Amino acid sequence: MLRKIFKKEVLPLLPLTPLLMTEATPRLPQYQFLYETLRQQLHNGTYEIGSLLPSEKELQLTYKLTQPTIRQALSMLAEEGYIKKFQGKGSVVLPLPVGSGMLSIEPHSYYNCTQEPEIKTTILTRSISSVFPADFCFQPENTTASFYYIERLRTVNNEIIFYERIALPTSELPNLQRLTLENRSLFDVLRKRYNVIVKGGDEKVWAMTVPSEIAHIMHIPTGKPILRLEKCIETNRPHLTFYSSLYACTDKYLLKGRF
Amino acid sequence: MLRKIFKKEVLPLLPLTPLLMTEATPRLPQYQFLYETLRQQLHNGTYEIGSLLPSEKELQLTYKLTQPTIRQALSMLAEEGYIKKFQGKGSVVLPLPVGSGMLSIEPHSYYNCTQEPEIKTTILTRSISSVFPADFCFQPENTTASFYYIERLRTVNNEIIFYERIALPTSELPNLQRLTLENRSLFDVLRKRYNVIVKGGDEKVWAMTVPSEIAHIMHIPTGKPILRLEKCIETNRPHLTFYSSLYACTDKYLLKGRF
DNA sequence: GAGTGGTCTAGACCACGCA
DNA sequence: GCGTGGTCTAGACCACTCT
Repeated sequence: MLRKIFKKEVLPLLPLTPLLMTEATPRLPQYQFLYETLRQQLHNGTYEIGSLLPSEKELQLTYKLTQPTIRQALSMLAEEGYIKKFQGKGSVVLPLPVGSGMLSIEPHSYYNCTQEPEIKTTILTRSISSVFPADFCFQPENTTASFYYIERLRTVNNEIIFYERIALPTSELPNLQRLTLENRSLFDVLRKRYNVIVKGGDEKVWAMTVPSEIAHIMHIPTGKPILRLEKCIETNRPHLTFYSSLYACTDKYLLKGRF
Repeated sequence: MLRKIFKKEVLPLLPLTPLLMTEATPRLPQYQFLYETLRQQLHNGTYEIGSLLPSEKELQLTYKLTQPTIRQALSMLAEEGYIKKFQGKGSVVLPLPVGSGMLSIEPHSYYNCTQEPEIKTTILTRSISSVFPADFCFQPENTTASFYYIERLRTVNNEIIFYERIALPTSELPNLQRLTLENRSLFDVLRKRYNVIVKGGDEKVWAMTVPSEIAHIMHIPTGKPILRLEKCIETNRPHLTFYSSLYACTDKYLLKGRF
């Protein structure tokens, strides 16, 4: 009966992040907590771009965690392009990946990128439906479930760049309907309000001539080439997978990502 | 002086993979060896699609490795879409990700995919140059180095789908010039001959109207929408990063990937 | 309840970059 | 030679699925 005397005493680390602790919020793993903490610091500009993050050793001492736990958090940051690790040197802080979550945008190189682009989001429709959109590339296994269905436009410097439709299962996200989504990253909302983090997913992409309905919605001339991007997005919750179908006008801004 | 008596005796695991053991081939980590082994088995059809991989416990016993090591190998397989892990259940074997390395193709859903597409690769040009192609999106930091430069066409069922240009630093890949690359995945060559594995990278993508030179090379009508995909690909060797610039005709086959 | 994957500790050795 | 990240062991507890 002499097990685990140490852990609960030494580590009141967890509840630091401001969370909406609703029913059945899963316990946040330490590596994820550290990830969130560092991520926030990186967004705050706590570390200068090009400088070194505190070493794994320092982080171990600061947060009273062991190397593998630290490493897991740092790996996540490295995967997402926040830092780049160099053996024998340290973790270099990279410029913030701009844009919205998994997907970011960048002006074509021949546009002089004088300043940060201003990104706005407008919600066109929001509803709850038990019929999953038939034209989505990825289809859920459980077709009887009900879904939040969101249709939105994103503008960059007041030009329409994205038309996106998203479907999220209602079962795992109580009260999502009540939250404000205008001008907010959906991923931020999921992370901050529900502790849901995106783990990865599948995507399909192709080029096509813009269909006339879409040209009308996005205010672009018919006949233009446009990018179509379909995603199936998996999260840290086994039953929470959601779907996105995107049209992107890539005349001025291209899509950027890591793999 | 009683350290590490056990390790070298118990584990003659490493040199099983058929390797070109040239000068300075780095030692293959155990997790990577296990990854290669399982990956090969998955390609061989050793495990049925939908069935469960041996549990982590079994793998520990079979390969005499500990859980974190096993987990790292399985995570890599999961990331690449070979398996999907389920807590409390096991790792389900998924259908092989078709195609060429990081990027695979799939017929549009309205084409009935009766059989496996036949993929062929034709090398158009191969050279060594110290001038890096100026129109690549990503540019190397060290511009004085020399590069292998490969230009290739890929066909699916005898239709030209990809026109790709690749630049690889010569310094880390001795004798690459001598190897056959026709109808082989470049990633396979790198993995099998040099122990180089792709760790990840950055990519940029946009839709455009096919330029006339490209239309000519790919034998497609001018004016068609086409996909442009640029990549900067990082490997397990810190100084080995290579670059790809791809035009993809996505009329019949779309691009598929994981993130 | 048995078995599976998910998280974590404590400590070791190795390979690399830099002064 | 020192500090950094990279690999690995040995063993623990937890959360989940299945029966």
